[in-house]
Amino acid sequence: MQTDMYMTTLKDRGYRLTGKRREILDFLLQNNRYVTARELIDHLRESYPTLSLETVYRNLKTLRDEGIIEESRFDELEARYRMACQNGHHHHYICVMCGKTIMLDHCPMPALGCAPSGFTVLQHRFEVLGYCSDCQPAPESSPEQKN
Amino acid sequence: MQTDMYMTTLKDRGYRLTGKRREILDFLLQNNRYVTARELIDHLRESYPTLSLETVYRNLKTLRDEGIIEESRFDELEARYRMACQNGHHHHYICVMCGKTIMLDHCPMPALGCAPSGFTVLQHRFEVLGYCSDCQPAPESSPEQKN
DNA sequence: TTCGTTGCAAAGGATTTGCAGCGTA
DNA sequence: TACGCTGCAAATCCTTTGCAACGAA
Repeated sequence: MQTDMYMTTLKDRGYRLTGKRREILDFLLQNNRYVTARELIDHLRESYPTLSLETVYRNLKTLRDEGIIEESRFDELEARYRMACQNGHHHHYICVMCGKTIMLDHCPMPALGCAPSGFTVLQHRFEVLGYCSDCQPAPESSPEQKN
Repeated sequence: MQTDMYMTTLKDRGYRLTGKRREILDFLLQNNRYVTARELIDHLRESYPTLSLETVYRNLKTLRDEGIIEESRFDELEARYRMACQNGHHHHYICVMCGKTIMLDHCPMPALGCAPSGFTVLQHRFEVLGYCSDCQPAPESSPEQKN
C-alpha cells in the first residue's frame, strides 16, 4: 500500500517507523482533502487515545519538511494539510466545507504574458472554492459573494 | 481626499470619526499593498505613541466588517490587510517581500468551462507571487520552488 | 545501546474580549 | 448626555519547545 512507500522513504532518511506517523499518513492518503490538525487528532485518537496534539504537529512538521505533505491556510488562523502532489503542476477545486480537492488541469499562467517590468515571478496560486457534491450550502444563510 | 469619503461612510453607519481610525485608512490608502497589524502599529505610533495593538485590531475588524478593507493570509500565521477593491473584479501580482500589489486584468475563470458535477463554485483565488521591482531576492538563498 | 519519538507542562505569537474610563457627536 | 472608542489586563486559539521517559533499530 502507498503508506508503506512513504514510510520506507522516511526510514531511509533516518526517521523511525511509528504507528502514529503511519496512521497520519494513512488518514491523509485516504482523504483527498485538506484536513486540520484538530481533525487529525480527533480521528487518530480512536486508535491512539493518548495521542497528543503536539505529536500530531511534530509529525506534520516532519512530513512537511520532507515534502510529503503540503500546508495551506485558507485565510483562516488554522492550518490545513494534504498529501503533496507528486505528479506535475495543477490546481484544484476546493470544498470550503470539508476541504475536499478536485484536480483541475487548466493553469492560468500561460495566458498571462509578461509580468510587469521588474517583477520576478516566484509562484502562483489558483484555487476555485465552493461546495462539493457532498456538502451543500446551509439554506438559511446565503454565502457571501466575494470576487 | 479619499480618506474623508470612507470616514463619512463610517459616520453614516453609526461609527465615530476618530483620528486613529483615520490614520489607519490613510496609511492603507497611501500604501497599495498588504500590511500586517504590526506594520500598521509601528507606523501609527509615530502619531499616536500610546496606540494599542488591540485598537488596531478592533479598527481593522470594523473596516473589514464594513467591506472597506480585505484580510488575507499568505499561508502565514499573521494576517495582512489592504483596501478592498471597489472597481470590479480582478487579480494581482503580489510581492512576497513588501506586500505590494499590481493589478492584473486576466481572469482564469472564463477559460475554465464547467465545474465538476455537483460542485457549486463560490469564489476563486488567483495570485501571482514574486518580488516587485523594489524588492529583489536575497542572493545567498535561492527561493524555494513551489508549483 | 542509540537516538528518534512522545506526553506533559509551559511558552509563544496572533487575535479577541471584559471592563472601566475617555472622547465624539 | 449617550454611546462608540480606547488601553489595560487577561483570555483564547493555534503552534512550538524543553525535558525526561519511552520505543524502534
